[in-house]
Amino acid sequence: MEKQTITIYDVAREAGVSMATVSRVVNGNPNVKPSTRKKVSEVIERLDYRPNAVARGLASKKTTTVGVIIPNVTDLFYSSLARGIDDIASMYKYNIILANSDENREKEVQVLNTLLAKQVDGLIFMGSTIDETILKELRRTTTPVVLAGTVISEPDILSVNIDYLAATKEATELLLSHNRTVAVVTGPGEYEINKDHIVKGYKEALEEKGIDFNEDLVIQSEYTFKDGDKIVDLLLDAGATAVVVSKDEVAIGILNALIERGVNVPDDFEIITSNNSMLTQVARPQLTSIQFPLYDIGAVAMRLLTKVMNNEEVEEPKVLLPHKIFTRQSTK
Amino acid sequence: MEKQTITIYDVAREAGVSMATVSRVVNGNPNVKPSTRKKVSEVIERLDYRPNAVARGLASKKTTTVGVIIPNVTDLFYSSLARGIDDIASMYKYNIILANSDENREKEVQVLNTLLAKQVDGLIFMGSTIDETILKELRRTTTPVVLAGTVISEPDILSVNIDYLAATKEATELLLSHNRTVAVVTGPGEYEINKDHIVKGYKEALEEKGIDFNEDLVIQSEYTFKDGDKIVDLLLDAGATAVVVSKDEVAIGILNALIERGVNVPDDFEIITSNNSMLTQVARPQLTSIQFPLYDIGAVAMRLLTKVMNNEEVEEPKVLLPHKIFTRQSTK
DNA sequence: ATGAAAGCGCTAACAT
DNA sequence: ATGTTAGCGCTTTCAT
Repeated sequence: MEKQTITIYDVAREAGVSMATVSRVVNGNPNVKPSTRKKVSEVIERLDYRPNAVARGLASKKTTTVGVIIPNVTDLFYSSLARGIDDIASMYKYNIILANSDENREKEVQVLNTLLAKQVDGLIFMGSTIDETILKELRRTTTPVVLAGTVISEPDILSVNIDYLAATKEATELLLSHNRTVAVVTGPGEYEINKDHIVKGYKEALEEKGIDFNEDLVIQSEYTFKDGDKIVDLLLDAGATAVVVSKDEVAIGILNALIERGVNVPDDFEIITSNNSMLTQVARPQLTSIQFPLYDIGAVAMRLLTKVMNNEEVEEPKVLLPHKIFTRQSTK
Repeated sequence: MEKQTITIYDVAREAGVSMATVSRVVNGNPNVKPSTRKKVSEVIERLDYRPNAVARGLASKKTTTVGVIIPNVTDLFYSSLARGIDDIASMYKYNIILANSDENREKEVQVLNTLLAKQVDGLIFMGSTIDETILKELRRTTTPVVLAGTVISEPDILSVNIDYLAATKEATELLLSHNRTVAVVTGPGEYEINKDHIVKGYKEALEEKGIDFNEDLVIQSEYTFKDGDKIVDLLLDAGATAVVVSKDEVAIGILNALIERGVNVPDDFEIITSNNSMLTQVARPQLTSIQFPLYDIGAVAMRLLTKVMNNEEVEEPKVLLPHKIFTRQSTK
């Protein structure tokens, strides 16, 4: 059985006009006499003609699809960005090809190449950092690229992100207002985001208060709630009475471990976490949290991308979105 | 500035062969003399030639991309399926175009049509149910379709799902072993899944125990943890001492409300929830939960789709995946 | 084993 | 306002 496709040519023949005219009405070109537009539209309706986007893409060199490289759709942080991206994309009539990378450098490069082979009109890259190899690949292509939620200092690359430094600093300041010894829990790995943003924000807050920096108060976590026990050991050993945590899962692990040891939160120990996910409201006591506008990062990144794809002027290559702090029960 | 694309023709000229031969080496066709294959490969490398997937798609009528309609990427249930889909898809060299539908009928139809216009080789549809309109659209196209995580009775449509009935029945039985009055909390709306699967499984368990069905023990929720208080009122009024809940968020809302009222879980009240998400481990007491193999639903659905796309034989149009129950602290 | 040539379904000048 | 005609970059017979 062969799929008998109806082409623009069939419509043209049936309507007694040329392909060009059909193409014009399909694309809403104003240069068509209303009566012939009507006639063609009827034939299109009758034959149930659907334009073939692939042919259109080949002829016009525009596919109206953008590639999205995401570490893991299952991670709420990134899926929130993805949702923002898709909403704006469909608003501008684009579709997204989504590809999981697991933040694995090889996969990232491989996926990038198949996306480019598919002639996407633009590309959004997500991931906690970006590696020199991919950067090189990105610079090589003429396809517009925007990074979303990816910390990067290169000035020539468009990106939309959160001001981790400012947020961490503010949270730290808040805790320092009734604690002398405040700790910070960062993510895993040697990423720029940890030391150049989170730890730096933490340090700046200390400095302004004239408090010496103590390395033991900076703890790296693997980003899972199972780390709670271990981290609480370190926290308590270092004499901390408050902590800024960069992931909700970890914060809740810490909270649970604290409660099990009979430490009262917030009276004896204060916690500020960072994702404002449902976990913060489900916890008892509920967790005070920084809120990052995740959806907006995606939305703004996609909006930026549409501008570049349209050769519109882009004022600022680096967009930093503002955060908020939601005060709940884990702080005094 | 024009993007100077290198085509198969450039490679052919440089290598002193025909386009056909280049096409053959690109596609791994064995009918090429090793020496010419080598020569062509070198030119490809040197010119940094990348096949244009759009042109290839037009010529071959295969795009190696599949459309995925998802209610909301931000919903862990569906993003888990999506991850399974993408992993298997990329294993078979497919990419996925992901489109959020919000389970909105109009969006679903609209998205379906743009996906078909983009000539996807196959389609995976997700959503708690499927409506007659879309069903009609799906039947009209010759593009293979598989439903994932969507409850549907039509026998001619391929689908991969969970056996909600069996799972609910088993959970209910477990609770009935030390409770006389067991309730069940379903999802919102008049969906087939609620009454034909969850409630039915619940009823079957009751019947086998010879217990009369009491409508007050079936509670509909909006699927948010904020419902907890309201539901606990109903639960306690109806005299229930145990409940099977079909969403973790709701279960945790119930748990928190119970604790606030001084009801001991599990001594005075038992809970079994259904998604085995991180929430179940983060809660105190930790929640006993049914586990559905979400990733596998996606993976199996995509695998099924590859078979259909390859015109391979499909034994069983409806695949039901097995569940497990993880016993934790919210049951005796 | 290799080449020639005809499309795939559409867009985009260019003509009229 | 409408039609003609080249392509877009590749696959795929069909020859050789």
